Amino acid sequence: MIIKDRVKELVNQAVADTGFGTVDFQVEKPKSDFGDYAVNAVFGLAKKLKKTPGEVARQLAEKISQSLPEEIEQVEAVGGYINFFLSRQYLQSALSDIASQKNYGRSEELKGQTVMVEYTDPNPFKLFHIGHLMSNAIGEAIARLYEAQGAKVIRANYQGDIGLHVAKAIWGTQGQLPGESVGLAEKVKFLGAAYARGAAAYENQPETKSAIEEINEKIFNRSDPEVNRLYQIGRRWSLEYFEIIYAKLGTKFDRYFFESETASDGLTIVRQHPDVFRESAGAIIFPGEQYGLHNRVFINARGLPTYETKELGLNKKKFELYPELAQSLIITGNEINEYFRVLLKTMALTIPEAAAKTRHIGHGMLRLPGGKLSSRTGEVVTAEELIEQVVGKLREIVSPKSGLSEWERETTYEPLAISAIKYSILKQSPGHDIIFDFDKSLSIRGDSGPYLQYTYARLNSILTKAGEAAPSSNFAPDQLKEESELKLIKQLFELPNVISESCQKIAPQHLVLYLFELANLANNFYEKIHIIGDENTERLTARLVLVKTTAQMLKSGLTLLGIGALEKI
RNA sequence: CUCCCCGUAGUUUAAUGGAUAAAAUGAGAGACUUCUAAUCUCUAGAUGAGGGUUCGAUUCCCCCCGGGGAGACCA
Repeated sequence: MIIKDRVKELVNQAVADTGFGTVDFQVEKPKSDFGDYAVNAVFGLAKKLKKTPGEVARQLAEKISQSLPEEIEQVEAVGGYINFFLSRQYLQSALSDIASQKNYGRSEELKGQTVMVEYTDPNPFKLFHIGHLMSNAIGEAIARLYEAQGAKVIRANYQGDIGLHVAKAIWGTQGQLPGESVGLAEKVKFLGAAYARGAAAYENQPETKSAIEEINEKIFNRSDPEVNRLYQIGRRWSLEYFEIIYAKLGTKFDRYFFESETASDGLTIVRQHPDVFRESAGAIIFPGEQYGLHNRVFINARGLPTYETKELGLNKKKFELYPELAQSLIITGNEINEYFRVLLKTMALTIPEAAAKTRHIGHGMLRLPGGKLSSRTGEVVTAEELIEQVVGKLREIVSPKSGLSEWERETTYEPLAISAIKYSILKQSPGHDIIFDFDKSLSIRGDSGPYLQYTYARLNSILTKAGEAAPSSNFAPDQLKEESELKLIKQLFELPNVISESCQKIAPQHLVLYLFELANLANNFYEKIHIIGDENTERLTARLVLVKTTAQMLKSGLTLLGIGALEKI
């Protein structure tokens, strides 16, 4: 924020005043107690001036110290670094600022931009598994980070409602579907099992393989009434079921795309570019090998478009519907990273305007210690099963002091479990795989979703029990002098930087780490300082403001991650 | 065979080329007559191997070893 620029200015001034010329450098936030801000300008300078870094740092620090602004208390040269310490007065007044701003942390950096984020992308007839959960958690967080920077975000979901996987599932039903009276979860389970049956048969039985391919053709042409019937019912069940999950996860999509509606556009693009695609063994392929990639089939020998072609159609459609798009992000599992490299190349050759603004982000896969999870073998963990597992773990660590009734407590388990799952997905960099182990991986203590929720609930509890509302202005911030209080303020102060950085780098893990540290400082403050009952009412009020502000920032940070903060747990 | 990604405490993960590599968990020791102990405090513990670039490398380059993904009619 502004203070960082101020530091930069001070250093630039000192460099000029000392006759060192100019230098490029960055203002960093050091890890430990070296200072509140640090500057590494001297390394480049030292080389140029043929002096030791320590010498240069000392001279500059001395120069800067001669006229310190009131925000800075002290400047120190250590090794090749110049470290800046913020003054207590400055921090205290910063709290007044933060407390009075309702949207502290958000910015207008991307105002006027429209960004599409495509994520989740489950396939009808198949299970909604934990991989979709990852895509959803990461995509939702990215969408919200963009919104926090002022962008308009269009949440898109691309669902594969035609294609070979659907044919496999329909074959797997053997013409039998559960009755309408059966619960939705059961129906969807049935479809998932049918898919697994079909997929296995496709691989192992040559005669079934061609039967399934025939069904695929019938789905595409809508030529067979019985296939149409099974298709319509199964598709509806899946989509209804997905809606329930999206609601639980806190996602609301603005636009749904289906493979069935992108196929014809895709086919047109392929046929219009004989220079890009060519015939090979009865199919139309893209000769990726010419570009150092690999070859891919776009139209199979039966004349049907593959996923590749539909994806071309999709990306064209996106820009037709939303010509104002400045960026189009696609979040999927990293197993199709290579596939996307090829696809983006074909886009660049056929729809270059769209290609230039499209970016694929491959997130890591959830793996079992043994290997990859596969829905083809039916060996998957569904999103619902995972949530249930975590709920079971949460039941074991309930606090008797929460003040919630049995029934209220019961209703908090599911959102709490979802927060644990989302948190553990978002706390690591998106490209990384998660080795998933029910017993170990999903933490509900320590660095975890419930930890933040617990911290938030505790802070709220103080505010409730204090009986009087904390003001957002007109309090005495100079009452806050304890180390645990000042550290907390420093952390609050950093929120806008962290949000902006997380968005720019598409790295939600920075925000997660920040929030964990914030909660840690808040708990430390909570343990060290007893707030309620303080006879010094000015101090009491100031502390309540600090508690309230911390709680608000915790909540708004969680919200940005797509995690709903629970008032009481 | 080719192309991509990844190797960090026992385990799961952090770290725009910068200081003493940061946490959690597990292990050990302590803290509730007071605002929710789902917490807090302290101790021990890591960059796969070898070269190179650099004032400085977990980060960039090369090679080796190990793991994963993709590679023609699936997504």
